[in-house]
Amino acid sequence: MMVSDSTKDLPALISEITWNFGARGLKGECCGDLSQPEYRTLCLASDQSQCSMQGIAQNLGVTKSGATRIVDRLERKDYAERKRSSKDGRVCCIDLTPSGRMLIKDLRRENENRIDEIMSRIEPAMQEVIRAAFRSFVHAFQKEA
Amino acid sequence: MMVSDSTKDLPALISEITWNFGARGLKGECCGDLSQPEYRTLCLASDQSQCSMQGIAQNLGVTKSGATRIVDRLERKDYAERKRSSKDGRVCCIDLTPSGRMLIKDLRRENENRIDEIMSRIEPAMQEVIRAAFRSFVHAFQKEA
DNA sequence: TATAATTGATTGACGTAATCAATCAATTAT
DNA sequence: ATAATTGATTGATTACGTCAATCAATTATA
Repeated sequence: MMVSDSTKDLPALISEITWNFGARGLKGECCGDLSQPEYRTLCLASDQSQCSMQGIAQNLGVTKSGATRIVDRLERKDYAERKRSSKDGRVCCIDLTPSGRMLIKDLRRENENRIDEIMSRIEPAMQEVIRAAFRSFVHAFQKEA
Repeated sequence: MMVSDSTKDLPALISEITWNFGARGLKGECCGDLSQPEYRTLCLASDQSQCSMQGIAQNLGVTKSGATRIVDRLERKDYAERKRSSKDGRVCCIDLTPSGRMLIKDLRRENENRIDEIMSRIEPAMQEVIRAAFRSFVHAFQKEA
């Protein structure tokens, strides 16, 4: 997609980023054999100690059944497993399996490498600017009610 | 998803952007009744005068049949139509219908408004920095062989 | 304390979307 | 003229998400 050098093309730039780092990833290899929701879920479960279905659903913005399906697939691929919460027998805690832990670690590193590689083609001063800018932007839209 | 304030979290920031402006869009309303591939295809057809199936496939990184299906859906929704190229009877040119033109214009404006709204919560100096940063970043990864 | 209401998770039926492989059709090469 | 190539489409299959209904555990209530 064409990206002009105008100053009013933020939407187009964001669209580029979204497309190239999103669902299919740069060259379709962003997530190994995971879909983006699966990747995000695995990250979430990896970052939280008690990760419920509802939590996943809310965080990803899908329905409860959507979350169930995602975890089904992760379980089928042996990257995650359901456990029953000891505090409340209704909730199930999603935990990574060892191979899930390994995968997420690898994917995160891969991702980092890819981005580092891109950043390496930018002059150091600008790199820092970019980091700050992304932080500021994400921070701003996360504040959106 | 949590975003720390560390300086090494560009991947996480990009993931945030990707997720929130991607497939499902911010609150699922990014694309009206269009999926993201449909939206992107419509933009492409709107920007080019002679837009072939292959062109769409390449630009979106899907297969030829994938492109065919996308255009099928756009045609069914009466946003685009196929025409036969006069230069080569095999290629078909995808063109917007009037209602497609209208839609894309509206969606682009909506998108702009949303982003403007987000930007408005950032101090003006930083806004310009953000624009420059996004441009630089996108430019860098588009150079990736 | 038995029973009703609530809450977390799952399932069935369905619609959308993409892929691969095979096919059709127009054009170019021999 | 006929074969090979190239652009596009179709059929079969798979993946993914939704809604509505259901199951199961926990809380509330009478």
